[in-house]
Amino acid sequence: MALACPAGTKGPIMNLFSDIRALVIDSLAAMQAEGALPAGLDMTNVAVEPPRDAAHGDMATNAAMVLAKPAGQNPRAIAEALAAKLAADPRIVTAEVAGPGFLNLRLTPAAWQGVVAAALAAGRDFGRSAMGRGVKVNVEFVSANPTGPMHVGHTRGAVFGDALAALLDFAGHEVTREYYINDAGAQVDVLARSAYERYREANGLSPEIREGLYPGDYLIPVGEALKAKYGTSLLDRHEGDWLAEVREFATAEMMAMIRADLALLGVKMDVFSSERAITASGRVEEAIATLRGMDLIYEGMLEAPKGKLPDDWEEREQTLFRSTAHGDDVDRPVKKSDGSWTYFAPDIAYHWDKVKRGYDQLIDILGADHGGYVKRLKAVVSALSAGRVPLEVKLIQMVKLYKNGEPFKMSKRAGTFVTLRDVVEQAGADVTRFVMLTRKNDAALDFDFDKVLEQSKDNPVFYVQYAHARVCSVIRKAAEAGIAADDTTLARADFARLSHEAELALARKIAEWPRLVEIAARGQEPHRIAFYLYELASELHGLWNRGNEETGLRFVQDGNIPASQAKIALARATAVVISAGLGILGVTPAEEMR
RNA sequence: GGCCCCGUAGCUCAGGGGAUAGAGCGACCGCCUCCUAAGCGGUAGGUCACAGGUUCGAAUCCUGUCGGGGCCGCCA
Repeated sequence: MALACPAGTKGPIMNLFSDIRALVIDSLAAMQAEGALPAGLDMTNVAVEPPRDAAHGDMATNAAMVLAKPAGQNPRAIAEALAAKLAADPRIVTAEVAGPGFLNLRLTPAAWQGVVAAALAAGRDFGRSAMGRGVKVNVEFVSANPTGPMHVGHTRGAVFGDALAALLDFAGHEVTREYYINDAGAQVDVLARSAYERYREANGLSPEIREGLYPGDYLIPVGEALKAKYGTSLLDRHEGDWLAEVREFATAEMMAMIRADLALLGVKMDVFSSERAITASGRVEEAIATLRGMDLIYEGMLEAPKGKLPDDWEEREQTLFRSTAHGDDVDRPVKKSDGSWTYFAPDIAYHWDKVKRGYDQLIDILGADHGGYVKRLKAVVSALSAGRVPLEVKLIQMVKLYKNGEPFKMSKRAGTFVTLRDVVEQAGADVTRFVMLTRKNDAALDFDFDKVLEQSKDNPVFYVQYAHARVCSVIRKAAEAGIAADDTTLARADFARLSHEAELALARKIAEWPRLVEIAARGQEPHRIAFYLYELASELHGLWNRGNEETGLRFVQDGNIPASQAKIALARATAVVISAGLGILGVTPAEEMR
């Protein structure tokens, strides 16, 4: 008696691990109904996972150990009873109790062959999850100041944010990618003054790049563009006459440059929000007034920070946000001594704006140097959403550059400013993205120019792309041998022929993909995708090489079309998962390596 | 002084309550008349910084210590 529809399976996009977990939970519920287990047990910690050691089986559950104490029973006794129930399922071959109460399961080859079929049927959608269905998430990232080109640090944030957004999308969330343009602070006035000097230069005058101005060459074309637009009409005028116009012009030029940089990396934003637009519309005052209405804004004194005191510290009364009411360590000023807003004030308005746009979750991706800023941002969102919207801040740790094995200091002044464009033009977007995503966001990243530029086997991206290219090569060979190997044909292959242990091992790895997507999305950890792809590629390379010795394991079987198609289907399913995974990382799957 | 991140093999790093802790690089030994050797198999290499605590069970959670990095009103 076959199960009409095994629990947890939704159409072709299956997750065998959650299916078997559902079976375990059902079996435990049956035991409760029979009185073998007490009612009302908390099952949330019951897990079904691949065991660390493959010798233990295909899957393992900790159910008996988790439930032993609340049920007041011996874990091994629970495991024995559960094993008897599970063994009745047609997908389960053996269920053995081991160690302190683990239950090790072995599944039928048909179960694993079914995964290959499901992967081919779903294509690149295999592994898509409904986990985030109905959840609107805003991912704000990059948000580099519009005062110059993006550098390597921005690059890591851009790549991480883009991949995280893609991952959440794959896990079913409704995702918005957003860039916050800091086009209202003092830094854009500095930009305007710097551009003005380049404008003077374009008009044949010698520029005065004073201390504190931006000296970069990238402003020279901006100066020329200003000359083209304004001729000599802005020369010898007071700053007040040209500042606003030049600021707007230069900011727009910088944003065009940043958009071009992002395009180079393959990053596309859905929304650009302007700090100036928010400020000009009076929303800062509105936000502060709202907080004041909640008694979260007050006039008061801050204690001097302990330890190293700023030279010009003086205690004085100022306008403060009571962020301590929402988890911060101290209250935070929203006004400077001259009465103008601090940087924080427009950020309050901006985050309120995001809350009002109806997101269920906000994610900010910031550089690690903004670590001291996290608690106050969370406090703002907590206060202005009445605790409804969680804000997650992902801090991106430093990128440490190495060249010739030596640490490489970046300095605008010394002209050793390494831009995103430098990196991408030399290493390529694929390598840059993969390397930067093969590390979790909260660990510092060593970026070794030699290794990245070398494009050698040290680069895991090539290893993964090579696996994909090998599959493409097999399919080309099959076509030459007159074997139909299009996806439609492969989807109807005789999967029961995939009976060799080495082939089933690859199918098991493919089966982990939907589970891994959910784990990575839940933890907001795109690096897990990169590591998984590496492991999956390794399985494929291993199987490939076994084909050298055991010709029966080669994908193309001379004179045996059904066998070839089954084996090619396995290879193709692997490639489909690699392609989907690389798609999340924003890396191109290679058709061939040249 | 306070806050955040990190400390796992010689090096670079995964794993973040579960069984005998993993991978790459480097070292050593093997594998191309055979679908791309940019690949594969194997050997060697560990006090999971340290000390307490919680737990049936801790590299993983909690507290503290040490070491490295980042940050701490009037920059953004």
